[in-house]
Amino acid sequence: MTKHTDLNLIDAVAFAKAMADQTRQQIMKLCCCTRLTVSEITEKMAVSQPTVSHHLAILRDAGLVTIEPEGRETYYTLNQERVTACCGQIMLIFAPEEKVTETVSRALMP
Amino acid sequence: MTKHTDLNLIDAVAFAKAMADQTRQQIMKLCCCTRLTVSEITEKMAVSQPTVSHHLAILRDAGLVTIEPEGRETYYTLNQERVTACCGQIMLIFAPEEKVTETVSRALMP
DNA sequence: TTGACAAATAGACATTCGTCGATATGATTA
DNA sequence: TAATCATATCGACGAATGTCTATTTGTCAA
Repeated sequence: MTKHTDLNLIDAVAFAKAMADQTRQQIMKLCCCTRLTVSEITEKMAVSQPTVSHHLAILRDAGLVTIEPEGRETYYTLNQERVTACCGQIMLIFAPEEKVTETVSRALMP
Repeated sequence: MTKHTDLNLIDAVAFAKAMADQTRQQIMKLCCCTRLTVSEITEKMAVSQPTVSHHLAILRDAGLVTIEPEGRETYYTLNQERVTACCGQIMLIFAPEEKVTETVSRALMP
């Protein structure tokens, strides 16, 4: 048996880990279709500013947010394209027999 | 501000938590398009049988596997439809502006 | 240049999580 | 019935995770 690491799985695991927290999903929802600073996000949440920064770093490492520093503020935006790419890959791996997966793969393939 | 819990997020968090482990994703991949017993899964993995049972219970609680007891064996199968439903919901919540999300929502809506 | 503000980092702490070996439960077979 | 096999559960342990306060870093304004 070939003993190689499954890169597809690794990506899917990293994506799932990044999304596996309610606070992070709240942050993702907040900056979904808009640009927000860390302060603005913190205002709308029930956790401290360092905690928000911590979660944003995790989302950044997973490629799930884009970052735009502007002066002393930093704007974060959810990377929707990345979300669809990861979900599409998960569907390809774990739901290859579903019709909708076929649809998605056709829509995502360039 | 309305202080209600977001049920969509809760489902999405539960799904992500269930998928946020490499061992579990390996198990999911193994029983993706086939029925496997706990023993058969354990043989193909590098962890102990109790660990496999533990992960199968987590996947079961998330609705990601179906269970068929037969005599003293138990067959597990990945629930591909559940995977697409969860991925579709995540795309609706976190990628509402992507074209592919529109496609998926149309394909998944009954 | 000094003071104020925004964000990131460090360190501490409690909780959750993944894993194991040992054991219990339940079903088949001799 | 007794022995065996398949699976689940228990209890323990170390590692990872989420949160906080305190502090640092970097930027703007008085």
